[in-house]
Amino acid sequence: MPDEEDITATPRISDAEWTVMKVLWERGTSTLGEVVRELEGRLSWKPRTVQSLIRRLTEKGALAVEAVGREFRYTPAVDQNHCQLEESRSFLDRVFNGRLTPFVAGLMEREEVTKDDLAALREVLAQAEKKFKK
Amino acid sequence: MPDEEDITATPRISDAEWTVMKVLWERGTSTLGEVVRELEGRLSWKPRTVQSLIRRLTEKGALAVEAVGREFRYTPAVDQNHCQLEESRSFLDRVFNGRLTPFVAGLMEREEVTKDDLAALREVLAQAEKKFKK
DNA sequence: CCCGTTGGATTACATGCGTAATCCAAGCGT
DNA sequence: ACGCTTGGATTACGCATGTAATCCAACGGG
Repeated sequence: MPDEEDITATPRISDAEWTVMKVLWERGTSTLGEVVRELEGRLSWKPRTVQSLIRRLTEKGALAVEAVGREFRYTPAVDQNHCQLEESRSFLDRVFNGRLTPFVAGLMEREEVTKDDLAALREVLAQAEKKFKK
Repeated sequence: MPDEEDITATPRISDAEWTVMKVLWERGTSTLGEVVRELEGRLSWKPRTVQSLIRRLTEKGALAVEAVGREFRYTPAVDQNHCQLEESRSFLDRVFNGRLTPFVAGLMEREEVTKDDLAALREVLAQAEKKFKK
């Protein structure tokens, strides 16, 4: 069958859509109303706006829909880590020619990193180095 | 004087525009032709495309123009580090709720980081920690 | 001196995105 | 039974973006 979808590719998720996806990834699955209520206060999006974003995400295949009564429940159909990794790569390429170190160094110079961050980073760094040893 | 430009704000730079800005930041200043020749081979942009991007960057104030003979020389009018920092913040907010560590950890898990990266990271980490001590 | 090339100015044009409004139907509360 | 609320489907609409094409003027080579 020609023209098959590439399973490994994740759809492009826009800024506003990320906001919605993060809610869905956190909650696992939700109705429109649940997402709306989760976001209100933080944002001043009208319910129709949230619905538009959810619809677009569904069209791109980022959300799966399941009818429950006369509503729908929306569930992430793409893996959060995978999407994050794709965004990370494209961001690093675009802004830092793919180099991680200047990015981190830049943040540190500007004091954008807390002491806790440093400790956590030291930890993941140690983990990664262990993997290299093996 | 009302409605003055905010010196500290950097204009929003799109994906394609980043490609152009990186050339200009590297070269310091260039004519259209120089940018076009720098990019050809890497990309298959037509000269008019590059010109459009340069024009938009000029309009947003990211490039300064100086007439030289009948041509123009374009020079970055915004600081690269500053732009990178803004992009970094907005990326981290959007994708990782502003948290640096999950971002780095994610890349490491996927083996996206080389041994050299690890060494360099260890170095910037040490620098940052020294700053906290002081 | 004429032509091809180069670059500025103007215009194009489909998509994507942010941000909804409208219209409509089904439940819910009273 | 009737209106209010909610949610789906459809439509809107301006701005940004990617990617140029057109038109025109000056320069540089032969």
